[in-house]
Amino acid sequence: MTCENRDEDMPKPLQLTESMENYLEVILELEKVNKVARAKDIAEKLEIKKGSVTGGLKSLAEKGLINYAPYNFITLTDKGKAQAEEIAYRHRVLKDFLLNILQIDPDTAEHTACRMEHAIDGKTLERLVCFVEYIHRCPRAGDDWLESFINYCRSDNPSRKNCDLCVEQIQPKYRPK
Amino acid sequence: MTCENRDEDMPKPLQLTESMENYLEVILELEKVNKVARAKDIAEKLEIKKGSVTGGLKSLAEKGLINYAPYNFITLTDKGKAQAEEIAYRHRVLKDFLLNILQIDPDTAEHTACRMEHAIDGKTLERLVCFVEYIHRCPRAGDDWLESFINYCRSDNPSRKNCDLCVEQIQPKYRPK
DNA sequence: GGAGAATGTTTGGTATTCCAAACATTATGT
DNA sequence: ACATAATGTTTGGAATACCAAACATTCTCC
Repeated sequence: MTCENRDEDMPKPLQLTESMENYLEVILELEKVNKVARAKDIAEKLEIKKGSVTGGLKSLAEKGLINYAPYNFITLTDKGKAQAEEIAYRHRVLKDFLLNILQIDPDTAEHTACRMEHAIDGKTLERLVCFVEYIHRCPRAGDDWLESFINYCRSDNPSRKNCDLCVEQIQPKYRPK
Repeated sequence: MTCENRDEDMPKPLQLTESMENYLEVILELEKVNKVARAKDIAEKLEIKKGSVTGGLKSLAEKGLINYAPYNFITLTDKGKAQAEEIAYRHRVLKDFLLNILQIDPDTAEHTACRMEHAIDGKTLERLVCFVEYIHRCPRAGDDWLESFINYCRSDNPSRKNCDLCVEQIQPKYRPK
């Protein structure tokens, strides 16, 4: 064996396209509800035609991400499930941030999370998780601070007139009971 | 004229692909530095081959976004410039959030902003702008609060032991001078 | 069991986006 | 001015990702 074969059995980094990530995500969802996924439901969820799904499934099967045989049910392999869970996690984190921190409406939050989940990297995601946690835990932030944020957003000419009251409320909050 | 022509002269919503948005963005950058953009520099910035650029430029010219004639310099039309500025704005907002709020390293922040800028919608972007502004302005947040966030991130077992000190510092900060 | 409905696949086609490499034009330096 | 370097374009080809519509299989219910 020569050095030409050196990276033959390397498990290549598995850089999935946005499309493939979306397939995995809905297959995971469908598996949770129905045990198995069906082409028709995948097509519906992805809002594409059923004819297109077959091609996508073949591609996923080639990558070892799903168990697929024509006319059979579709299930994720362990590898595919790990990937799908990863994507679903990114989705949850982003949606949580959009919904509960930025307080975007549920529909927009869902759709935006769906698009951003393919663009965010691991480092940024974990920092975002940490940031959301920090906001909820830090006595200087928290739910009332988030409520004030929305008032701040609504006011055309943002004033600080509520700051007095707001800052005074921090001390009692920090000494619970 | 029948109703069949009803949307003939509608200025269609101009939904640009990620690729087209990237072209516009670098053309704007190059224009700022060199007055005009050149295919070679576009290729370099986008990390694609120069042969691919010609196709992209033709597509942008067809959409009325750039002034383009073979072997000539490239400039943005007013329409193209407006679009490019819009994209550059999304980029700046996202990078600012990643860099100064989440405190991601500059390289990752740049690359992630580059990918996320195509996924974020206008509503979410404006809310993010507002959020960043709120953090900087609210006496309960601010730069020292962001510093504490990074300490919070670093601690393996996040404790609240710094909260006392931190909360006490809010009052003086709120009464400047 | 078999007809018809539901579901899945195949085929041929389109659009986008890129590459390599051959070719064309323009710019530069002596 | 003109050879050569630098830059830009064209061509043919590949990969992805989708559609429409014809075709195949499976399921359901009488």
